[in-house]
Amino acid sequence: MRNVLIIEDDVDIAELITYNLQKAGYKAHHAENANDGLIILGEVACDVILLDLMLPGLKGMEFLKIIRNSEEYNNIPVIIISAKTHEQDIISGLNTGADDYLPKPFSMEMLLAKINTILRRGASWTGRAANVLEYQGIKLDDANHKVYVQGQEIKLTHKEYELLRLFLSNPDTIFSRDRLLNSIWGYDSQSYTRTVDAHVASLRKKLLSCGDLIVSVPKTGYGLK
Amino acid sequence: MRNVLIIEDDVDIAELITYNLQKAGYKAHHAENANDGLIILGEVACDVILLDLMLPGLKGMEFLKIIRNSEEYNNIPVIIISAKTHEQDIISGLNTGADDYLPKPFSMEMLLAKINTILRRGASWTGRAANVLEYQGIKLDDANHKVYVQGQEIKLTHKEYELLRLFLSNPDTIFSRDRLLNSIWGYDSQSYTRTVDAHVASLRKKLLSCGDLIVSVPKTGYGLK
DNA sequence: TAAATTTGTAAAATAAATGTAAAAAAACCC
DNA sequence: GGGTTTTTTTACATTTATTTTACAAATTTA
Repeated sequence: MRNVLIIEDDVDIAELITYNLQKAGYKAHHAENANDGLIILGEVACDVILLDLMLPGLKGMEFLKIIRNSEEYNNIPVIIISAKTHEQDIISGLNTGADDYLPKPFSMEMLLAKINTILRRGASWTGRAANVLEYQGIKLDDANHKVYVQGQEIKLTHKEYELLRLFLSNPDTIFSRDRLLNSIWGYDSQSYTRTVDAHVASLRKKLLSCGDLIVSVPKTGYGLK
Repeated sequence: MRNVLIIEDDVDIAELITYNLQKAGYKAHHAENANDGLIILGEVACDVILLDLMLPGLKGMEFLKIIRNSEEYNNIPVIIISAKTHEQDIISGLNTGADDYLPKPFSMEMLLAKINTILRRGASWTGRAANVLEYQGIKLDDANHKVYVQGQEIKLTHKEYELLRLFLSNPDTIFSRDRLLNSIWGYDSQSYTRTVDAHVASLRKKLLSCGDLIVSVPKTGYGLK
């Protein structure tokens, strides 16, 4: 499941976007200002950012500059959504590092087309959405959707694959079960289930000798050692 | 120096673009129709394509589909420049595989901002076409539009042929149903159908013993083993 | 250390995706 | 227009994946 961060102070618009993104199979995260956006970025591995320019506090363009100067986040595509529709606004947004610019008002169809277009390209970019993730003896080739352990290909189910990809993308992070349910399952609630545990267990088993690179931190969650 | 291919039948516009691109440090190549565009692509390693939609002969959208289905050119970003400015035109252009859409008339500043934005995202790639694709026991002769399995010719329908060609051109890639619908059918939406499955099924059957070289990756798509 | 809680594990139950064949619709071709 | 082929849809069978359950093992807490 792809994560989309929406930074937009107008709650109605954000909700409308959220609703439509969910319908299209994305997981939406909403921040009402740029600072909250940065916090979410630290918590969720986002694939695209939708950025409103006129925000309370830290302005959209400032946020964009921060992102683009950040080692960690500079590869995340940003689509500006803004009521500023003058040509100069668009050009300056693009030149500051946005990947696209969507003038308000816009249709959901158009928004989805732009998000899809950008994510389609995303596969060939570097960085967070890297093609090949490697960690110890584990190799995950995202373009070809293949996983190797010590050079040997292994077969994973979709959920196992997404789990592993998330872990490999953030090798230093311990993910709470809630957060995993959020990022991968798209669940909102913190309903208690053993689903995550079951999937981690079968992922571990399939990773053979590398299985115990996935550690459980009691009362906290799972992550890579 | 970056190479930009302009496919545009209006010579005045093409010259204006060429002049401005040169001033900005690009090398511009101009084709007045899509067929000439393909020829230039074979000669020059292009980094971006500017594509007018209303062309004499082979239409812009057809050209775009060819590019996107081609092994050697499918990574080249395409910016559509067109007088068709309806929302539906833009959406369908993006969904067919364009990276951006610039309605005419546009300023040179805007064009340059869009080109720069797209090139910032990483390098394109060039290669050489193969007329005959081979994989395990399957041979596809594109020039003569014939397919052989273990030396024996088999008859495929058009859609089956296109599917097979796409798979053979990218033997390591798993294609999502969406992407196949996009590339081969030219469909816009992620509307749920079983069309792809049905065609893959009949393709498999016709490939006889080689049929199960086409694997399904659940929740992901189809590709070659 | 004992009780309570959390995690590991395997298997059963449920849900979802894919395979398949055939009917319906659309496109093609004299 | 009528017959043919191709494409799409449908319905159902089969396979595969996911979630839940139950209990064992480990860990934390008091």
